[in-house]
Amino acid sequence: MFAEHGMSGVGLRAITTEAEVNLASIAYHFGSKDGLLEALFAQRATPIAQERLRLLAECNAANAKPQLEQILDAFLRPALTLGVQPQFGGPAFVKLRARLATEPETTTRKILSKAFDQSSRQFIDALIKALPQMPRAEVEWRFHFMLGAMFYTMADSGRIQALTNGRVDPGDVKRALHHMIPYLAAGFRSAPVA
Amino acid sequence: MFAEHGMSGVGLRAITTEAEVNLASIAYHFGSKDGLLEALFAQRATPIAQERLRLLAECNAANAKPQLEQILDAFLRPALTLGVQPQFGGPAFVKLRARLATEPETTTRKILSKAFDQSSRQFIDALIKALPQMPRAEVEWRFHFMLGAMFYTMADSGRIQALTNGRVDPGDVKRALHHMIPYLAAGFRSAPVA
DNA sequence: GTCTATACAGTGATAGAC
DNA sequence: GTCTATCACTGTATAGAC
Repeated sequence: MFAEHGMSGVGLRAITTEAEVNLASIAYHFGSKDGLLEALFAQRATPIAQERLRLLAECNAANAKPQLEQILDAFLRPALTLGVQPQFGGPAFVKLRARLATEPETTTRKILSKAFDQSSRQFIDALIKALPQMPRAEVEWRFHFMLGAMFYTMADSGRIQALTNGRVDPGDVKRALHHMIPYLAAGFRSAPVA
Repeated sequence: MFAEHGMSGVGLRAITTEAEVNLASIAYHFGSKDGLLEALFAQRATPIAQERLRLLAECNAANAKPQLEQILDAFLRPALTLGVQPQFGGPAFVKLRARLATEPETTTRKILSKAFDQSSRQFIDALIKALPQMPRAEVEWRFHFMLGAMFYTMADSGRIQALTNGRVDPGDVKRALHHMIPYLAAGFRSAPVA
C-alpha cells in the first residue's frame, strides 16, 4: 500500500482496516507509521543484500580475477528480480525502495544505509579488483551513476514509456538487465578522466 | 521548503506564515497544495528546457554531424547547473525535481511530462543522428539509464558520500559532469545488444 | 475579485481503562 | 497486551468583509 499510493497516500486507518486490527496496534508494535515502514523494509531488504553477496562469492570462486559483467549482474539482478517475487513484497516493494532512495528524509536514509551499505562496500571493492588500473574515486563515481540507473529502472516512472510510445519498458526486468549490464560495463571500462 | 522537507514534511500553515499571507490564499490562487507545487515547478522548469534546446541548436550549428559528448553536455548541464542558481530555485529545486521523477503519483508525472517531454524527444533524435548505426530502441534504453544517473546525482541522496567517506560528492556539479559525460558516452557508443 | 476568519473531516499519536 | 476515546494538527471548503 505504501509503494502503490506513497507514504502519505495511505492512512493508518486504511492499513489497520485491511489487516483487520485495531488502529492503536501499529503504534504499540512499531512505535509509529515510520516504524512500520522501517520494519517492513528491513524484512524485505535483507534477503536482497544476502543474495547479492552469495552471487558475488560465486563469481569470486569461479574466477581468479572476477569478470566485470558478472559483478554487475550479481549486484543488479537481486535488486530487480528478487523484489518482484510475491514473498519479497512484489513489484510494489521494488518501487518503494527506489522511492526511498531519493527521499531527503534522514530517517529513511538510515534504513537504507543499514540494509545495504555493507554489501555495497564489498561490491565497490570487487569492482576495483576487476579494474585494477582504474583510480578508486573513478570507480566510486561510476558506482554512483550505476545506482542511479538501477533506482530509476526500479522506480518505473513511466517517462521513457511515454517518450517511446511504450517500446521501452523498465518494468520488463529481464530486458532491462539485458540492456543495462553491457551499457554499464562499457562505462566502467572507459578511460578514467584526468 | 518542499524540496527541503518533502511535500508532506511542510504544512500550508508554515508556508503561509513564511510568506506572510493568509492560509486560504493558497486555495484561492492555486486551487490546492498540489496546484501550488505545479505552479512553482512550471515556473522553474521551463527555463531549463529552453536552455537545453538552445545548447542543442548550438552544437547542431557547429557540426554537420553532432558530437555525442556535446549533446550529452547540452542535456545534462542545464539540469544540474541552472537549477542551483538562486533565481531558478537554488539547490533545493534540483532535489525537488529529482524527487518528483521517482514519485508514482500521476499528478506529478503530468507536470514533468508537460515541462520536459518535448525537449527530451528532440534529444533522443539528436542522439540517434550522432549514432547512426545504433538501433533506435537501444538509444532509448540508454537514454533511460542516463536519466537515472542524472536524477540520482540531482537527488544528492548522501549514499555515495557515506560509502566513500565524503570523497565522492554529487553536489559538486562541475565534478559530477566531468565524470559523468565520458562515462555515459562510452556506454552510448558500446556495441548494441542482440 | 481578492482576502479573511472559521468550520470541517480526516490524519497520526497517545493516555488511560480493562 | 489490547482496546476506546481523545488529542493536536492537516488540507480543504465556505461564508462573508472589503
